Amino acid sequence: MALKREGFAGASARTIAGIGGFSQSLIFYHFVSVNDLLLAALDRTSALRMEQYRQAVDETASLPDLVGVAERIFREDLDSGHITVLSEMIVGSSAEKELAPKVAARIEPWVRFTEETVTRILSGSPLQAIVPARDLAFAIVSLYLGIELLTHLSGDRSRPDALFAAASALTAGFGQLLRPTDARI
Amino acid sequence: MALKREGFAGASARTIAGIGGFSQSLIFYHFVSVNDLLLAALDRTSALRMEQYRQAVDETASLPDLVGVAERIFREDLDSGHITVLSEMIVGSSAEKELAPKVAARIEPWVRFTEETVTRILSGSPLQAIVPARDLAFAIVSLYLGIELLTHLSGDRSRPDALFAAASALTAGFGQLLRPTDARI
Amino acid sequence: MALKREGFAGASARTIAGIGGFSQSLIFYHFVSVNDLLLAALDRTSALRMEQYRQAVDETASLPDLVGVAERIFREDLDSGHITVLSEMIVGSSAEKELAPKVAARIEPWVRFTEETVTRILSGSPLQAIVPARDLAFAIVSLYLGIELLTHLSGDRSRPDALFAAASALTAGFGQLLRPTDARI
Amino acid sequence: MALKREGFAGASARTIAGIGGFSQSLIFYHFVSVNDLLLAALDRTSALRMEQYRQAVDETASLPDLVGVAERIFREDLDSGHITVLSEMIVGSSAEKELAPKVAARIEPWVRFTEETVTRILSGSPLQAIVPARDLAFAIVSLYLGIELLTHLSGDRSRPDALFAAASALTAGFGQLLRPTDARI
DNA sequence: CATGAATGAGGCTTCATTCAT
DNA sequence: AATGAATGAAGCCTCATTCAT
Repeated sequence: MALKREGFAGASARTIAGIGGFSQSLIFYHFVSVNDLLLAALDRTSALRMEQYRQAVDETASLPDLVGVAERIFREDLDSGHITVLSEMIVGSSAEKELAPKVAARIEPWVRFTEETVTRILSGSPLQAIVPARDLAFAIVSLYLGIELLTHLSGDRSRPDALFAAASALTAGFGQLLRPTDARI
Repeated sequence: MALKREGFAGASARTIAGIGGFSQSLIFYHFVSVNDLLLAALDRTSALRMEQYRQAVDETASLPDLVGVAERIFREDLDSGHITVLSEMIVGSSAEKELAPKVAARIEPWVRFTEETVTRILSGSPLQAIVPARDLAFAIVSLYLGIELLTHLSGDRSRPDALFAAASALTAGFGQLLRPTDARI
Repeated sequence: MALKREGFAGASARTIAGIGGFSQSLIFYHFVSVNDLLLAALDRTSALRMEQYRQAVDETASLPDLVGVAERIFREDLDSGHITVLSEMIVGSSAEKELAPKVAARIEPWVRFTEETVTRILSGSPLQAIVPARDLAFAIVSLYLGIELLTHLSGDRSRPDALFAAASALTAGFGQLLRPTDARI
Repeated sequence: MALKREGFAGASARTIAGIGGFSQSLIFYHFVSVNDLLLAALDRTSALRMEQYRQAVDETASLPDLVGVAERIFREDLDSGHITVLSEMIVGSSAEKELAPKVAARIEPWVRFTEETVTRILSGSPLQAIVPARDLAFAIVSLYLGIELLTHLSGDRSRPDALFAAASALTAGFGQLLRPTDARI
């Protein structure tokens, strides 16, 4: 397989083939189109990342823990370029309409995963009653995507760092509101 | 001037000139490059949107009000394609490195504007003490961008609708925590 | 064998193999080149068609009969795409010089067959004295090819229909000039 | 303008640009697509040929004359490649469906022109009563196309030569049937 | 016998930009 | 001040064919 480099960003058949050192035609031999190659690459990295996310998140019990894990994961994603690939395909979809539903379908698992996690962590908390896990998940994924995009753009990592720090403080401070193991019981 | 249509998205010199009904060369005559034309267009719509945002937000006194205004503005942006233009340039920046700082600079005013608004609205509230307005502003802009992107992608507006509804409920419920005019003190 | 579908027209190795459900390489394994495969397919359908033509024409005794048979055969050819294949190879030959003589050789039997038939039908008629059967045969094959091409192009079958009707009328009207069993002599 | 060479046959953007000594892009600058370039070239040569045909045919009064003119014109067409271009586009249309109606429309004038000429020449003859000029015209154009194709394929000009000779003999022999200046008047 | 993988050449088309006028 | 013409580079994709297995 040839998608080990994922070095793309301005991914074109020529560029990819150039990096990989093989003929452009090979792309169309294995994947019908460049878009399909990109989608396949997205599937690959997504599967990988999902596995890693799941492991990291499974060890998590509280909201502050979760924020900590999210911060670590965020950094890894930023470095690995995983989200870059994704966000490029999201925006690329606006040019190629037929790509949109396929990319959208590939984001869905992330929203579901986030929803499950949120449900588990907030289970029993008062917040759960006010904000549906589904909406919270959508917000979190959107936020994550937006942060990546803006951080990648400006190259300034101090902002997400500060934001995660603030989130830590917030979740620590409001802990009693969110945790189900409240003293009230 | 010819940038009244802003109909771009797959904006190329040819397309833009075609829509505007003038020669492609004119673009390079007035704006040195296509990127510069795009940046100029972004400046134009941004100035317009900023003015409208400011008016809408100025009439706002509480957080729930703000959420309502944000929802309305979000819908307008989605329809007008303003954010689409912006997000395309953000992602386009990853291909053309020299574009990145210029686009980043154009997002800055929005972060600042959001920070000012957040500062005003949260002034005196306990939340203000925990989460710096600057970080909150960055989060809000990121979130806004992410929501736009995902909504534009899936075409499903029910999700942001639900999210704004949840935000309304949340801000209403936690109102006393956020409002500075707290009698308890 | 796999050339039962002859569904080609934009026949490429990939397409043919795709339709047949086998590997592209098989084509080059069995037939040295795509052109040879095409020629082989042409041979196959030609042999089939020739047999059918022969049977249909053998039952024919007069020129009006022959016109009727020709009309039926024409419709079948148009529907089956047999002539389409042939005409594509004829034109394809102009791009690949080495193909030309091979295709030309495959048209020869049709001219000969037509010549034999014409000779038989016109035998003894005054027309035979004026127009050599060989030339008439060439004209008929050319005409047939041209009609197929134009009809296939426009998709309008009313024209060949009208033409065959006119040919019927003509052969009926001039019957006595063409029939050898003319008592007047 | 750049279509003076018409040197194409296996006409591709690369080939054409190569022959013309200019960039491929120029083709798409002036003509939207290769097909359009081909259609434009066809229009050009067709207009030229039509003019020449018209002049040659206008001087013609009888059917034998017409056959003579047709023979001369046929040779010129064969040499100039005009019909080659046309026939290639006819067959090319079977691969690109959207091309078909455009090519068909460009053949129409030839059928009409032939019909007019046939009508004029046969006016008052008994043949006119039996075979509609329209059908005869369609047959003549088809025949002409077929002959060109087969002659171009085999490279053997003796066949069309013999055919035209036979046609001369036929029209001379059956002259009294076809000429309106019949003794009956 | 058969095939999956690979490829160079070529196909059409769009792009941002330059340049002469 | 403006533009029509031109272009090199790049984009995606298909083709007939080869080759190792």
